[in-house]
Amino acid sequence: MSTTVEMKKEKTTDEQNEKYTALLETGQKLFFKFGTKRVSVEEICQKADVSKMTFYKYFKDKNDLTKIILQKIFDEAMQQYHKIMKEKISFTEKIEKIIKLKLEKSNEYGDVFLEELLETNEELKAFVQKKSLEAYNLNIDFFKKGQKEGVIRKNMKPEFFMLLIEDITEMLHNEKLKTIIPDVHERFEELLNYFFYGIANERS
Amino acid sequence: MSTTVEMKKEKTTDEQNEKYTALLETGQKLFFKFGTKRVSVEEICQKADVSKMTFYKYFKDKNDLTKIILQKIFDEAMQQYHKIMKEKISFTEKIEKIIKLKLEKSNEYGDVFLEELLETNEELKAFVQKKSLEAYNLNIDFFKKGQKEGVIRKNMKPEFFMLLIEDITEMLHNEKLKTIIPDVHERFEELLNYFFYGIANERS
DNA sequence: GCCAATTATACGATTTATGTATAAATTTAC
DNA sequence: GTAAATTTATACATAAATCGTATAATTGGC
Repeated sequence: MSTTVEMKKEKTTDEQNEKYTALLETGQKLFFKFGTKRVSVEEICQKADVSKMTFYKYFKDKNDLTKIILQKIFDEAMQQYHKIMKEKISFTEKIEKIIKLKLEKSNEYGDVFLEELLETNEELKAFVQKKSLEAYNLNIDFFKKGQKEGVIRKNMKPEFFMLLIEDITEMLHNEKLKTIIPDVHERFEELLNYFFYGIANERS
Repeated sequence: MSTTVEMKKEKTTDEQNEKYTALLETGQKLFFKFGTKRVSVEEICQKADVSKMTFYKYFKDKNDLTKIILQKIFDEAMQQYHKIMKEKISFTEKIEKIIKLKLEKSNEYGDVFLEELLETNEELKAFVQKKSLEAYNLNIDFFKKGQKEGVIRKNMKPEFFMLLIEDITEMLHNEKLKTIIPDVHERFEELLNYFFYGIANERS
């Protein structure tokens, strides 16, 4: 029997290391702003106030750092997603929150990061696609649950639903709409209203 | 006598050339987004759908393009400035418009462009500083005119006035203020009101 | 076909980025 | 304080990107 319990104190993982997190954070900041291609390891080190040697101690190379950042992003998003799903609110409110989450994220990351990622590295490309698929399937499940609960009409295709969510997300940043409804929140409410009920007058 | 009038049709200057403007525009777009350092001549050419050779036909090098873009920016701003000054509106309205102009510009350009410019090339640095000084002096003149017209109090220093305008510009993007007054326009009105009249109650 | 403008390609030269080795400096624990 | 561990500074060989130009091929208008 293995009663020889190893009572080592919690291994000081990289995550708790000051230099490590500095590199991760400045790396993320720069990548979001400029994309990975345009940022060098040395620049990250300089701005993180960490020497290049320590960088290569914690990360195999720039690619490795990128992957870790990506993983972190996806993990956080997933966590927030599941948190919303567990909340005791109506399905409609969940959709609202999830779209809001999506919007937050897409603002936070800037487009540059994910865009450029797909046209550079094959490994990362695969990684992102895998994760995107996971998210996609999650949303499909969500959609089906909505149908089961009777909030979404049965004759609607999941793919169409997904497309609509994408569209709403983009519409919020549409320049023409911005001039029509300048305030972000109001714009969002209008779009959401349209998304749920279309243009028809209130149903009796 | 020189009645041999040369009736050449208006020389097709570079400005009217399709390729030239394509390079200028995509160059500007990329520079604003990433700064000059992070953008290569080849990238500009690719995205402008122009060959590298044609680039070097119109521009000596990347620096040359940058200078031309900068010149264009300053010229446009100056033009708009003088246009406002000529308008038959009150001095107060002029200040309002000029601050608005300043804000528009600083949004348009993104910070990256001008920032990185100052830490790379000496020639461009000098250029920007020269132009900035011109703009500064223009604003000082404007300020003095305001004092003469009795809109700005006499005991105020021009440097302080300039600093305040800078501050207002920055405040508009202040994150905390954004949560207090989310709407841009409303935020602007509040700041402008504060700028002109302080926090005091209406004067009788 | 001719002309002008543009492009594709290739190239050497230069600059920048990468990843590692080494020794010095700093921090941490004892 | 001192020893050990961590981090840094520096230098370096290598690889990759960028630059600016030369040349020949291509395009589009007349």
